Amino acid sequence: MPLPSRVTDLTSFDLLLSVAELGSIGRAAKAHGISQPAASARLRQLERQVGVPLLERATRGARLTTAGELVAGWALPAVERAADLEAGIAALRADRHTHLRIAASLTVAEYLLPRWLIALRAADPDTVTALSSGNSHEVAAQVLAGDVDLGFVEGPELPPGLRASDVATDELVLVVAPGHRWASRRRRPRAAELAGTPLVSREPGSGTRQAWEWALRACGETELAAPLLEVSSTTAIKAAAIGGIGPAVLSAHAVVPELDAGTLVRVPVPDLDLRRRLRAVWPSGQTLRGPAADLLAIALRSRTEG
Amino acid sequence: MPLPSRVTDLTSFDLLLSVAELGSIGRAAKAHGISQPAASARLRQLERQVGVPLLERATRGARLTTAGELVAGWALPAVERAADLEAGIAALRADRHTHLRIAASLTVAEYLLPRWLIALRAADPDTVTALSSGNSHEVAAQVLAGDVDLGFVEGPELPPGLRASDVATDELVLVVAPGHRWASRRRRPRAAELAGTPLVSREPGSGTRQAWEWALRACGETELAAPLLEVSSTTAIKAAAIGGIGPAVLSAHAVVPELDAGTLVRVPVPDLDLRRRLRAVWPSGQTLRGPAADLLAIALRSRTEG
DNA sequence: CAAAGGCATAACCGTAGCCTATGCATCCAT
DNA sequence: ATGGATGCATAGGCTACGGTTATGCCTTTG
Repeated sequence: MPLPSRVTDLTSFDLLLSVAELGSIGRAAKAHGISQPAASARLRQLERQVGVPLLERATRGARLTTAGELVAGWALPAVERAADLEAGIAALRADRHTHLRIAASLTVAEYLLPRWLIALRAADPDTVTALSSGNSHEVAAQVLAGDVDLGFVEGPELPPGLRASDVATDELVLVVAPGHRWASRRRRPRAAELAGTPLVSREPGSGTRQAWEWALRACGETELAAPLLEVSSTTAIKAAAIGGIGPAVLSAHAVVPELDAGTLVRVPVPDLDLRRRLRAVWPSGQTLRGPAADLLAIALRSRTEG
Repeated sequence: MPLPSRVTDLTSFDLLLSVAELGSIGRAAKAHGISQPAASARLRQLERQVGVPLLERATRGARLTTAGELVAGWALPAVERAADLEAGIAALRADRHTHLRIAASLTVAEYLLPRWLIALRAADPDTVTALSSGNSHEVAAQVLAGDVDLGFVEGPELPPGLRASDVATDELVLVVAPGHRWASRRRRPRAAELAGTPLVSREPGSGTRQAWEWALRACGETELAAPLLEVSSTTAIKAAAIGGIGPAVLSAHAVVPELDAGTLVRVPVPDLDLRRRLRAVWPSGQTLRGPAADLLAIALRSRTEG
């Protein structure tokens, strides 16, 4: 289901947010590096598309109307997530002139790292960060080899030679579409049924899938059903689960919006321990310095909030 | 700080997500209503901008690379929030041919309603919803007058003639920039100090501001300091607080991303009860039917998740 | 071995969005 | 009062981006 074109271009909404913050169209235009007429035209067109006045133009500036408040409130999360996306891409892109090299497992890279990088840029504006992603073993190997300054891994194992510090907790959750039988309290599955039910799943080798299978084995289930559908990306798994293809297992971080909206329902599985520690790792010999130390501090600081 | 242009246009990222879901560039193109060459060109350009291959083109379709996975993972939340924005705008825009009329206080309209509307559209695709926003008194009046079918209010008061049902809990939180003295555990303020400290605040009459002042008065504080800065929008308050202008009070929903990132720090205020019930209201005479009943069911369903 | 499915390239075209220049209204200071 | 400053709107002209159709090449499949 593609996004309607009305909201694919966030520029006008970003501009609206700047007007809210700065109090005038002209100042917002300057902040965005465009001319005042261009900003004025964009905002006018935005109002036409929304069908409701968003700004009160006074002679001394412009303020948001009530509708403008609402639109700005809805636009802000979209812009913030786009900023996360930008931070991630910047870290993928960075190749040369890099001051900080990090490696992260998929869960950390996807859900935690972008905002840490934004916070890092606020602290050290000139630091360029390069990110490589892989499974926890690969990350640990890169740290040990000195290819990266700091790594983030999931899971309990840790090769010798590394120091570690907990930065977050991840939890796998079993989710189904609202109509599924497991969605009702009465029909919650136990470990044996889970092991015997085909799920929508990632490829073998994916950290999430491994963790799920380990948790079932730790529970005494050795016969695991083959996946119902193997797809390449978290995105596709969510789409399949929402579409009612079948149950899926995903990181709790991945499904927060769907649980909020009720498009997916979480199925508690008290039999299984699905929690995982997410940890920062670095060579045990050395003390972290510079941007690496700052990033670790940021990660630890955000930990205290959760 | 405007968004870099690389991520202002979500079209290409949305297309990437469709490729992840559908397995081929051509099918993704069709889903978006554009030609296959157009999609191919967009994705190629996206790869150029990111600087890393995102897709493995096979003769039988296309799959995401590891980097593509990451980008898709970062892009999905942005696209989802844009979908929320779209749902909100659609509800603001709807004027004629409307089947369901609702009114909501700002907090509900901003943070909860868009996803409910998306879920409602999944349930009743043909329903057109019109939203009006106001403070809780206005919402209640509109429901009583029959101007809307369903309302959402915050706060404890409820005029006679309305039935109500809890759909969520809101909580105000006091936040400061990480460097502020209150950020450290040792220096947390008590009610008296809070009452005497100027805050970054919304105009008088805003529900958030009223609730904060009531909570302080309930605590025996009658002398409240004048605001440090009065700004018109939540956006501007967040920007001011992050910039270190001063402490601010906001809905917990509003600052989740900032707390996650560590750009704002929550200051616990055990003295004050800052929780508020968010409730759906409708005329006590009648039983809800049709889309209004569906929307209430969706709101109640999402309540069980939090 | 033919056919089909899927991606890339080429050539053409329409329009959306930007800029500069200018006008008009309002507020403020002298 | 009045001139200056501030801020938004309008007009005209230009560029460039993104779309379409047509076509070619490669690989898998029956």
